[in-house]
Amino acid sequence: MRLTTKGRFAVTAMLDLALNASDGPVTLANIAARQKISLSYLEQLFAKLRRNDLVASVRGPGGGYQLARSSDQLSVAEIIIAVEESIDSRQCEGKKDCLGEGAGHRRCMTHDLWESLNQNVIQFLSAVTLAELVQQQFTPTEPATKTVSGPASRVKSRQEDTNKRRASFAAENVVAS
Amino acid sequence: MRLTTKGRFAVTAMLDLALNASDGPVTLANIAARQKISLSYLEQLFAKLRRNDLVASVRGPGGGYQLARSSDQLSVAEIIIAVEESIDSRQCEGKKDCLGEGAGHRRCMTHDLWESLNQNVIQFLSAVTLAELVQQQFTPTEPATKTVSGPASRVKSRQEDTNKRRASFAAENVVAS
DNA sequence: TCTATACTTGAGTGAATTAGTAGGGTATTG
DNA sequence: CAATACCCTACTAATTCACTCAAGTATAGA
Repeated sequence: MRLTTKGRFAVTAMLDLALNASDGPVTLANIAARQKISLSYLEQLFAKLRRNDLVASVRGPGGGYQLARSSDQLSVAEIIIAVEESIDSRQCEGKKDCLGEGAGHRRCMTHDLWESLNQNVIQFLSAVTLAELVQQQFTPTEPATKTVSGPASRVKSRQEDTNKRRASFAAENVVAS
Repeated sequence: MRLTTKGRFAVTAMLDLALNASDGPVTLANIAARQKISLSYLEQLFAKLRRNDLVASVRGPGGGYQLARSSDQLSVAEIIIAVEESIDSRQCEGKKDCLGEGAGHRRCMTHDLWESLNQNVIQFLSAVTLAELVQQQFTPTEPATKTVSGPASRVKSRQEDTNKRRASFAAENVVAS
C-alpha cells in the first residue's frame, strides 16, 4: 500500500482547514506554522487537492483555502488518493502475468489477495470523514483501542473465530509509535 | 502501510511451498525457478521466515524447506510481518508529539486514524490463511474484483458485517457505493 | 571420510522513490 | 501599485528498495 508523509500531511492539513473554517479562508502559511509543515511542500499538496476539487482557493490579500465541501462529505480516502495518485500497492510486478484483464490471461497467484486488501483499505478510509476527525479533536479519547468510528472498531469485537495464536499475534504487533 | 515486493514474494514463496508440500522438503532453487525470484533474495527472505518459525529447514542433500505448521494455521499477516519487520506505516514522525503513551501526552491529530488503519489491515491479513490461498489456486474464479469506488463515489454506509471479509476475498464482492 | 547439496549470513550496490527546496511566476485586492 | 497569497516547474539530498556477491556451515549419501 502506498501511504507516505504526503498522504499524512495532506490529511493533517485538511483537518487543520476544517478546524479553522470559521474565520474565512485559511492561508497555507498559517497551516505551515501550526502543523510544522514546509510551506513549499504544502503548496505542492494543495495544488493537487485543488485539482481534485477537495479545496477551493481564494486569491489575493485575505485569501487562502477553504474546503470545497462540507467536512462530512470529505473522506480521508479522497484526500490520500488525490495526493498520492493511487492508493494501490505497486501492482504485482506486471512483467509476465498479472498484466491484465486479457481473456485467458493468468493472473499471478496472489493477485486477488492484494486487490482484495486494497479494496479493504480504500473502504476503510472512505468510511472516515473529515467531520469525524474534527469531532475526535474535541474528545481526547482514552487509549486508542476505542478508536474512531469505522470498520475497525467493529472488527475488534468479532474476533472469536480466529484461533488464539493469531489473535494475540495481531494484537501485540500493532506497535504504538 | 509497509508492503513491498519483499512481503509479496514471501507470500508467493510460502504459497509455492504449500502447494508442493507433498513431495517432501522444497528447495529454494525450485521455488526460485517456478516463481522467477532470485535465489539469493529468497535466501534472505527464508532466513527471516525461519527465525519467525514459519518454516522449518532440512539440511543436506534432499533437504529444503517445509511449512512449520499446517497451512490453515499460517496467516498472511504473519508472513508479511516476518519479512517486513513491522507492518506499520512509518509512524507519525515522532519528533514532538506522537511519541508515546505518556499520561497526559498529546498525540498528533491523526494518530488514532493511522493506528486504526493499521489494525484494520492486520486484522484483514490475519484472517487470510495460506490454506485459503491454496484453495483459491484450484478455483480460478472470475475476475473477482471490479473497479473500486473512485474518489467521487463515497461509501456512505458502514461496513456492517465484518464476517464477510473472508468471503469477499474468496468470492467476489464489490464495494457498495 | 569425502563431497555434493543446500542452508546461512553479512556486506555491498545501483536504481528508484521520497521528501522536500528553490525560485520563479500569476492573480487579486486594498 | 504594492502587498498578499496562490501557482508552477525544476531540481536534489537522502533514504529505501531490490537485489547481488562472496564466504561460510551443516548434513546425507557414496
